[in-house]
Amino acid sequence: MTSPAKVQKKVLRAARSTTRRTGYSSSTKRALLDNATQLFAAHGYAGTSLDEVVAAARVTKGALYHHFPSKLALFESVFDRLQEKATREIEKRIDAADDPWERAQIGLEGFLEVCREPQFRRICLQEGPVALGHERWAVAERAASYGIVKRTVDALLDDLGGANELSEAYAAIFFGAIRSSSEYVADADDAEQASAEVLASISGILAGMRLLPSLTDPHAEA
Amino acid sequence: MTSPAKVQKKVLRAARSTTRRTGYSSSTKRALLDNATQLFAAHGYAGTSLDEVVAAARVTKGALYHHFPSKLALFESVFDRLQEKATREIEKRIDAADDPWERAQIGLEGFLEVCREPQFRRICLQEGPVALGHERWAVAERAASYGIVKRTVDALLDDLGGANELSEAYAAIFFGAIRSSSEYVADADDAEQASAEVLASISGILAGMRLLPSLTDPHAEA
DNA sequence: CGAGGGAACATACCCTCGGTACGTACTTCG
DNA sequence: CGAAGTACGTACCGAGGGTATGTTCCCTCG
Repeated sequence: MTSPAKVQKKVLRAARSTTRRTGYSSSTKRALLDNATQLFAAHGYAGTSLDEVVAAARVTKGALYHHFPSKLALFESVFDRLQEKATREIEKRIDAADDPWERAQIGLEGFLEVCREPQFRRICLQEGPVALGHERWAVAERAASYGIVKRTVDALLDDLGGANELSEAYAAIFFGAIRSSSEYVADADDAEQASAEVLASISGILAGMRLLPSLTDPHAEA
Repeated sequence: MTSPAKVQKKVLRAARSTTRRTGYSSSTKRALLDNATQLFAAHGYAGTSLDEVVAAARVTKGALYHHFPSKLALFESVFDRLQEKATREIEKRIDAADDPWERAQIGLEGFLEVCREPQFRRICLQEGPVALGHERWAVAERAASYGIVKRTVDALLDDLGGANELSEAYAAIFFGAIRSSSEYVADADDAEQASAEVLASISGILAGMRLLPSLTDPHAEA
């Protein structure tokens, strides 16, 4: 019986010592998620091969496909984890204030700070919509960062009185503005200064909105 | 001589009649670009295989790789073509007006309309930054849509007097706002209404900025 | 306490797809 | 009319996502 199974046994036993299994026992999943997060953030979704991921996590594709049904599902998990963490962080800060304008200011700063984390920016804001598809991405965002922006903007419009039929549009606009701002900051040589510029600009916009006699009817301008 | 070459000849001659070559002569490149544009817009960059492209264009991979050195290069050509067309369109409209605020209004409408073309939105705004990489994408944008926004914003800030040290930040913000707005419009059930909402919102923001006593120092707010 | 059943992996293989090597027909030009 | 260049077509390779099939460990149940 020179069955390949017999031969493999030895190889297995030898390799086992260097394998992740005998170390973290069953935290394999987290190891995969952690390493995938790193690699996705560094090389993007398409630019990261599963072979790299499993190599970094010191397991094989068998392990990966035991925990995740597909590459996209792995990305989804990574995405969701980052999203949740960011949401918690921002929400915690916002809840420290009461005045809606102050909350907006704090939330803005918080969001911008989160966006400065390369992993969040790359995975949640850049790769996310393309890898997951805009549809799926929008759903996730609505429950996370975008949701926060929406609620904050609602509170602002509410404070200004008048109907808030434009609240969805305003939320979309501000979310896009912040998203784009994060790129601006990331690309800048001096991140600190760029961040301050962006903050000042959006603050300016908010200040202007506060001065508007009637937000309900913006066409009443000169 | 049962050489394979001899056998192939017949096959070739038979297949030739259904091939694109004997029809459009040498407009093969445009056929590839057109079909690639369609497919990239429909299924994204990663979701489109070159086999599909060449099949749609009724040529083979040999033809494709004769005209384009790589899949990415093909995408780049598609991207640039759409970008240039959009830039021309918007710029043409803007030049009809003189007042910077009017130009901004017109430009905004023009940009939003261009964004409503699914091909431009998908290829230039969604897939672009991921497929080309943010770096390369930013360079292209700076010469196109973003460039227009930048110049328009500069004119606005100039009109308001005061230093324009925040002009880059404002341009990034407005570009992101418009980009995000296009998604909002695309996702809406009633595109017409969504477009009007977005237009009203941004107009509101611009109107507010006009009321600001000092744009140079937005921190002077209450 | 031994059998067995499932969880947690590992291995080997398949298929799609981007890319390459090479061959072939048509044109042009000396 | 032959040689060189252009414009393709065909066959093949390797990387990478996904799958089928072991194999080992652990836990339960008789």
